[in-house]
Amino acid sequence: MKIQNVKGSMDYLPEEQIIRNKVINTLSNTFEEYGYLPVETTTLCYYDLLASKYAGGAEILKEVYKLNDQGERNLALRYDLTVPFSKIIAMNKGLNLPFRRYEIGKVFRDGPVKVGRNREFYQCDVDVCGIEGQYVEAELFSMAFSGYNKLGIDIYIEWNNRKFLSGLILESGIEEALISPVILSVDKLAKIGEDGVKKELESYNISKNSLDKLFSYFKINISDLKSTFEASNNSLLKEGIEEIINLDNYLNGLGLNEAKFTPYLARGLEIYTGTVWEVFDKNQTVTCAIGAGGRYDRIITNFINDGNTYPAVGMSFGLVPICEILNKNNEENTNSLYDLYIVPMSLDEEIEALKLANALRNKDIKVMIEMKKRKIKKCMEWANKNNIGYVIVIGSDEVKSHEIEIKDMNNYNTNKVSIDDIDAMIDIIKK
RNA sequence: GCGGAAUUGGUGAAGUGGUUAACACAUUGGAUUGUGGUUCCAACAUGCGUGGGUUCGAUUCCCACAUUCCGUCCCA
Repeated sequence: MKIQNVKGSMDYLPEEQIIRNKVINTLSNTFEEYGYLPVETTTLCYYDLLASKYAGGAEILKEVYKLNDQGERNLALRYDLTVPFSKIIAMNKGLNLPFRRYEIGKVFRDGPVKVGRNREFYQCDVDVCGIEGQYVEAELFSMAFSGYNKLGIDIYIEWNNRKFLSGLILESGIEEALISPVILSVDKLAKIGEDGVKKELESYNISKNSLDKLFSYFKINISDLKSTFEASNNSLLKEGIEEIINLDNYLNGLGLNEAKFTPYLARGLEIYTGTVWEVFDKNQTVTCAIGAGGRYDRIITNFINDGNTYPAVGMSFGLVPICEILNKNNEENTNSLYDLYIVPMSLDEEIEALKLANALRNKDIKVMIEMKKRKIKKCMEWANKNNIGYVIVIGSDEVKSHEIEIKDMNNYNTNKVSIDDIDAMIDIIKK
């Protein structure tokens, strides 16, 4: 048996995992500042539950991992965090709406594998169920800027409205049945250009006039929306325009200038019903979207199907691209994993070293103790290799004199401190 | 999923139908017995993704499979 990972899955070793944890912590803190609470839902689900009325469509079902337990139950691994979100709302009638939750967890999809795209991966979702309108969406935009900025990533957001986009397509004279393929093509506009999109749409027999009209609409400004479509009786379009103007007012009021209205942005097919947005790295360290979100008023409603409506909106932070950016930005980052390294000279100092280490650990110093009895020279080399800032060697002399030396590994300085004076040590190490 | 390319130690890699599979970095030990990054020495793939086939002989040629990368579909 060869030892290897399953296709599309991978392990993260400490160097990487430390960054991932940092990202997860920073984002969790941000979410909680905005009133979203943590949940953890099951990865194992009944297959029927995952396959039920979810608007994710039949497409996704091809990618679901199915399995059976010993009781012959038909089970599956969750493929996103939205179905579990719907599930807990349906199962916990006592939950007060609006319900704001975030969940960072693994999901599974038996789909194509690429660099940033595995079969077992983390999603990092923040959603609220039970609030209509653009006020909460504006707050989510604020949260996105705040979260990414805390990670040291400068972002801009592209946003649009799905009612508006569908309305535009109809308004251009394209028939309703073609809305889906047109949206899919148009979503690639930034990638393949206007000519590329037109080429893709050739096979649908859409008149040149309609296409030209559609593309001219894509250049419109928010301030011209109302007047341009004044005469139209396209209710979808009108609703979309209302929502766009609404959100734009909030965004202007908040001074979020890096949120750009992008009339051709679509984001997938089945899920979204209103505002949609994508987050990008301003420095283009990675060019794909590093986060995205949107309003989906029908998924939970259809899923629960109890006659009530469950409007929902939320966004997803892309753990993989975020970590990629942080990795690239921190390439020559020499941060050490440990603040201090204590080397006991012999068996007689082992307990002393451990006591000292524990005292410092209680003050949040990360301490590593030499436990392999390596020679001092090797210990120093190891400390240098691992960028450990400070080293304390404890031998019989130190124990006898009750005084230790803290070696500063960045220069050749040493500081003498009483072995009991934890605070003095912390001053030196933390400075 | 489909199309193409790749796979040699911990890592980056060179190489060949035939006896010891270069080199570099990393790692470990030593020169240096209680103290520093340098230098020097030594060790480190009975093995070239896995399984078959051709051959006197395969890491090398052929086939299948696995994995990875690049396109494409879709998405996170």
